[in-house]
Amino acid sequence: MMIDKYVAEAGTGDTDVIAQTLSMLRKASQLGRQLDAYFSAQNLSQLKFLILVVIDREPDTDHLRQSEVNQRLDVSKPVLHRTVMAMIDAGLLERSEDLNDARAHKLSLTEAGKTTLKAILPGYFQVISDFTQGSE
Amino acid sequence: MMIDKYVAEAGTGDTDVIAQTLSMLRKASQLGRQLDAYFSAQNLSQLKFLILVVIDREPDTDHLRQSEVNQRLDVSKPVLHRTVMAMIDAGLLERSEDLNDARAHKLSLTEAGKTTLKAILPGYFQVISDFTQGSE
DNA sequence: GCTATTTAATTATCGTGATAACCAAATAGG
DNA sequence: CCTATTTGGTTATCACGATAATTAAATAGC
Repeated sequence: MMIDKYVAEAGTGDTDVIAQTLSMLRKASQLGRQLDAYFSAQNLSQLKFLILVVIDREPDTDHLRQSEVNQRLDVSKPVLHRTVMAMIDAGLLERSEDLNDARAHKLSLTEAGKTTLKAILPGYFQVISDFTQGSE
Repeated sequence: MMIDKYVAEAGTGDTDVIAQTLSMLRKASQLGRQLDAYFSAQNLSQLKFLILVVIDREPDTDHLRQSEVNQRLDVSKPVLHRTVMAMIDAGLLERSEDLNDARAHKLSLTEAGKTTLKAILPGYFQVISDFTQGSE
């Protein structure tokens, strides 16, 4: 984009840094779109993928409460709620009661969720790897 | 995020590149949010800002057709349409007839649009510059 | 010159992010 | 203990991105 042309006029001094940062922003947005495309071809999204990942990676247990997922993922509570619900409907996650807190639920991956996660990981890294190759 | 832990298991070889790219994605998304916050505090958005920029930067004229803005900006036609309408309502842009093509309109910045653009640029670069400083 | 295609803009609908406001359960503090 | 606050989850609403389909004007190709 042509924003770069303004940089020279900005007079903040660090014009190179700004130009680099803008270029970084553009690259990230391109890659983000490619990842979105990859995930949506599998009926997933970046967020759904990350939800599978954080629950799966949890060291000592196979489940997390929604609020714990929330702490790990930097997404708003309503969005997480909506997405978790969709994933339960899609059979990727299941909820069970939390005996220590009647308000909470425990979220865990179903077999389908585990299978999906395993299936999606290689392509995910491939997209990233191809992207960095492509834009040398 | 903890995706990085998967990288070592991926076995694609270029684990460093992937880790760097993931880190880049995270940074870009943080910066994007800071820019969104900056713009929304001025009743703008990244897209509205870019629309002002591309029309203002046009070398030989002070206006562009919507389709020309579209070619320059990598945003869908409906989103551009909606956003342009909002900017017209907000008094930042004005439309006039295109004598060469009855379907098209010419979009140009109002005085308020020009003022807004000038006012917003320094802070924009400041946000970027602060961000790159902050995350050394 | 008339039909066929392309192009500019628009509408309708959806996906996915956010905030604000809310309920119910849990916890804290007097 | 009993009220006050915090916390987990949910609902309602909005912002802003997308695609598909539509209309009307312009252009192309017989």
